[in-house]
Amino acid sequence: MLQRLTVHNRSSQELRQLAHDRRAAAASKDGRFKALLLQEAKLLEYYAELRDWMEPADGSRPDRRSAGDQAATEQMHSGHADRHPGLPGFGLLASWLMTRLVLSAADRQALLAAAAAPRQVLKGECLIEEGSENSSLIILCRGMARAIRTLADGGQQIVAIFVAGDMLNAGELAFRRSRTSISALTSVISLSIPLPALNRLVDERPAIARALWRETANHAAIQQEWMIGLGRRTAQARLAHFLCEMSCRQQLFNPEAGDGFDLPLTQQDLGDTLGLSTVHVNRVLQSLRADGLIEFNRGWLDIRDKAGLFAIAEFDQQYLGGLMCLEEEDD
Amino acid sequence: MLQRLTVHNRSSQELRQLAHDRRAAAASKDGRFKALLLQEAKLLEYYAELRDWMEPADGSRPDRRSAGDQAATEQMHSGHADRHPGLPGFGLLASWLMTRLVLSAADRQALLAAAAAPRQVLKGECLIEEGSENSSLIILCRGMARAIRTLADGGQQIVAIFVAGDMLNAGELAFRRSRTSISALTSVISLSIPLPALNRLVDERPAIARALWRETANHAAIQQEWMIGLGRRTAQARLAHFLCEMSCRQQLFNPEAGDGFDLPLTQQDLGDTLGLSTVHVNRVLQSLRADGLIEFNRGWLDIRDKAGLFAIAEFDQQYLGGLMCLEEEDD
DNA sequence: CGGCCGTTTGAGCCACATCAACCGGGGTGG
DNA sequence: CCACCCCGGTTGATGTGGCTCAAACGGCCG
Repeated sequence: MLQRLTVHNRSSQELRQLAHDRRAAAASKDGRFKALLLQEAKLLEYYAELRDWMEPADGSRPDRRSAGDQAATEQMHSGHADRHPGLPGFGLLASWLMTRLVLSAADRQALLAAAAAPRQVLKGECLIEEGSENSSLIILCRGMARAIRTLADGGQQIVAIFVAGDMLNAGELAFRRSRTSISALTSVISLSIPLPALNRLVDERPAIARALWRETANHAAIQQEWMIGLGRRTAQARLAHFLCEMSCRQQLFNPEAGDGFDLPLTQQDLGDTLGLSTVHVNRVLQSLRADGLIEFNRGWLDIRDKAGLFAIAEFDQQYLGGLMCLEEEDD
Repeated sequence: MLQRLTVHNRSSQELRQLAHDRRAAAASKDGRFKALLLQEAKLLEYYAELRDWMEPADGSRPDRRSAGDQAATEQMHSGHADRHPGLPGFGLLASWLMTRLVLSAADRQALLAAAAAPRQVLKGECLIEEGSENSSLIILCRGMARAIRTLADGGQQIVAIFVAGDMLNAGELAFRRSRTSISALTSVISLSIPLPALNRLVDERPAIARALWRETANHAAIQQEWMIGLGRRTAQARLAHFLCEMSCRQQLFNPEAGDGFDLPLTQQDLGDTLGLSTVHVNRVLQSLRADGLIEFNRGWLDIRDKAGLFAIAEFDQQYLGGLMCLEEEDD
């Protein structure tokens, strides 16, 4: 906790040193305290990595490339990344910003430079409270989160699930106060960009304004698909569609991943997402399982028959990862 | 039809003259042909009005004012407007652009100057086809429209209802092709801004980029509310909520209006919006009527007990007409 | 070991869908 | 001018997908 106050003056070297100290200290402790120290170390290392990406482009990175995809995949494996095997590093996020949000190196760097220190939020804790004032844009770097609305009668509706790379509140920023509360589904690392800085960026860099617009539009497209499910699809199709969507989004961010992935949702959560009762979710899940389409156990989803699942979901992934026409690909 | 080819070179005077000619011609005809000529006249007059608003600000209009609302109401009654009593004129749209989208006079003028000639679309006809390429931003100047998605089994889901002042596809522009088809619920006048021009505007005028973002976010907020209804609200509450929303949106655009307004939706439409069957919509409608909350006949909705309706809908209008923090109201 | 959380299973019920018919008005064509 | 028809609204009967309530189960953590 203490170091959070001073951390933003440090260079990436110093940060890595601090992380190293934490790890050393952890060695002599054990139990909860050890875990805490290790977590701090991880966060510090993450921050160090971010620091490197914030510095002005040094030309050694193949930043300005027309075929975004390829550049992204290459970058991902070069230079800074992969300090934490198994956990995608910051490079993944950086390339994501470029391909999905179509930011140039300079724009991306400007965006990251405006960010405050990354924050870790533990599983189950709140990133944004319903009704709180919007004071910064929040980008999810790692982990998953959900946006929830609670009704008077105690009913809950999950209105969005966020994966790494998503902006949690690009749309909410149009309002003074947040309309949903957003909590972490896993332990999460987030980056926040204070509103004044963001406003400046939007004024000076059209690409960033476009990125925010685009992100809001993407979110709206997903919401629309959910609406259609809630309104007109049967419980089976609805659930299947949702699972397809999550699978695709996961793969969009990290193309490495196979057909199985982390889906840290309880059946309760699924019910609140799909407008179903927990009990019914259970039964539908079982029927999908029985048909050999999926396997779903303690937060890990395995898609056994992708084609089959897509079929009963009538899933068409066009609406994700929009190939867009906001850009200057014309004339 | 013929004049559409030449119309964009004409001054507002000439346009008014043309409209006058049409009316004169109409006098000697009758039946369908007369109606057609009168419609053309109306459109030409509308265009003339738009022309006036496109010209560089002449200083005589109280354009830069902090208290947006009041400026808007005043403007509405001065100068150009009110050529068509009963039908709100173009001034209403212009002021709407300023208050809701927070555009300065210069920005608004730039936006309007980029627009093509306004187009009239008849009731029931299509403004945007599902799957068509997005080639321009479309603003609804007058009338109402709905966005619809059709599923494989023939089921329909209405995913948005647009009222005057809304941008029909601010969000869709993030994708190459439109995901919904949008058709006119009433006879409609629309303004479209070609994508190349729009891209230029976004690059040069941050306020316009912000406006598009804001509009997309507003739309998303409405969608979210629908989602909650579809997922967790009872049929009564869902319908009531929808009616409240439409009432508020109507009043936001035209504060004159009372508690009754045009709602050109069939019960079929309501069903497709709310995820209910036509039959059930009918019954719920009757129960609301029986409770003295509303009156709804041939496309005209009268809210008899606003408080009561709001109550059973758990309606909170915050999410409309967002008071926003994207702006420079801070330091 | 005991409590807790998430899952599973069963029984009964209700909100809403579906099917089918009838009604009433306004536009169309003869 | 009337006969007709089509569309939207209304009504009733019947079916069902998904909800609710209740209880048991299994793994995990203290």
